[in-house]
Amino acid sequence: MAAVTSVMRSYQLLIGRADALLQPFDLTFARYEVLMLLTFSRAGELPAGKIGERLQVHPASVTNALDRLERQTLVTRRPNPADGRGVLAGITSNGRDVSSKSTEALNRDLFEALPLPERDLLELFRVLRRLRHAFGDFE
Amino acid sequence: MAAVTSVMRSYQLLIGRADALLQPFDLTFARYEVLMLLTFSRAGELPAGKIGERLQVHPASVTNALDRLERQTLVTRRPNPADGRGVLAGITSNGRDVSSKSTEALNRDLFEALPLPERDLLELFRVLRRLRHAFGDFE
DNA sequence: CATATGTCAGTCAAACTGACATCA
DNA sequence: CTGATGTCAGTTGGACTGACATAT
Repeated sequence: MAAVTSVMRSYQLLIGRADALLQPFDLTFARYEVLMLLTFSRAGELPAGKIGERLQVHPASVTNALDRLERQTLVTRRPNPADGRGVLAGITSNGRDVSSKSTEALNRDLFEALPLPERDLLELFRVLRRLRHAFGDFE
Repeated sequence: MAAVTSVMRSYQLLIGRADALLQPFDLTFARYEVLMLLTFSRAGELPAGKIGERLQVHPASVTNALDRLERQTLVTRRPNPADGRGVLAGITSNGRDVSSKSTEALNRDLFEALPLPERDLLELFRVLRRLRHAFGDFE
């Protein structure tokens, strides 16, 4: 139970710091994740459904995130030529720019600012990966 | 970065499961935490401010949580005799009952259902404790 | 006096539900 | 036809801000 509680509290600390660092870019961590997904996709485009699947969020939440990102001119939407029902979300050059700069901020002031030895970070990742497997993540 | 992302995702999985298990009791994990704090306090009572401090939540969030818990007859409020400005939140017998039953559900279907060796859980707790220290938790 | 406590009204971003149009 | 996709309107719970009454 202490382990579970620790995850809860750690999340709050991390998300708080991350959102604070992303605020200058008018991003939340939720929208940042969408942006990163597009950044690292092949053509800089993904079907909306794929985004929800990867991030494990509700379709309506994807619509909402894309609405905001589109208004910020970080992302564009177009019909999926391969499936008339679907929508392709694509990152814009402005989106790539913001993605790169915000990632830099997170790297500098969060990820690499964690005063934990590499060994601990690896161990943390390893244990949490097992936990996520147990909950059917990675499927 | 993978470690941070892992914490985020793990949190979502854990909070999702916890909230689902608490739903029959008309509780969320946030309100469950308040109830647990009162359950384990000396006289079953705590000043509202202390609750916010321990759980690291905003005073207005404490007010909101207590409003709900009071409506559910799990908690009562009374003026703090030791400080006329303050409020003492106290757990009711109904509150103790719900606290005990919901804890049983969480223990059975979440905490003890984690298929992780004791060693991993301890390691997880240890690393996250260091992380929380780095963020000024425990102060 | 300044400071601390809790409440209130209102805002905000996120996540959801259910209904729906569209298309495979 | 059924089933999948994404959007929309509306709801919910939590966390916040700023103003405020009250008491230290």
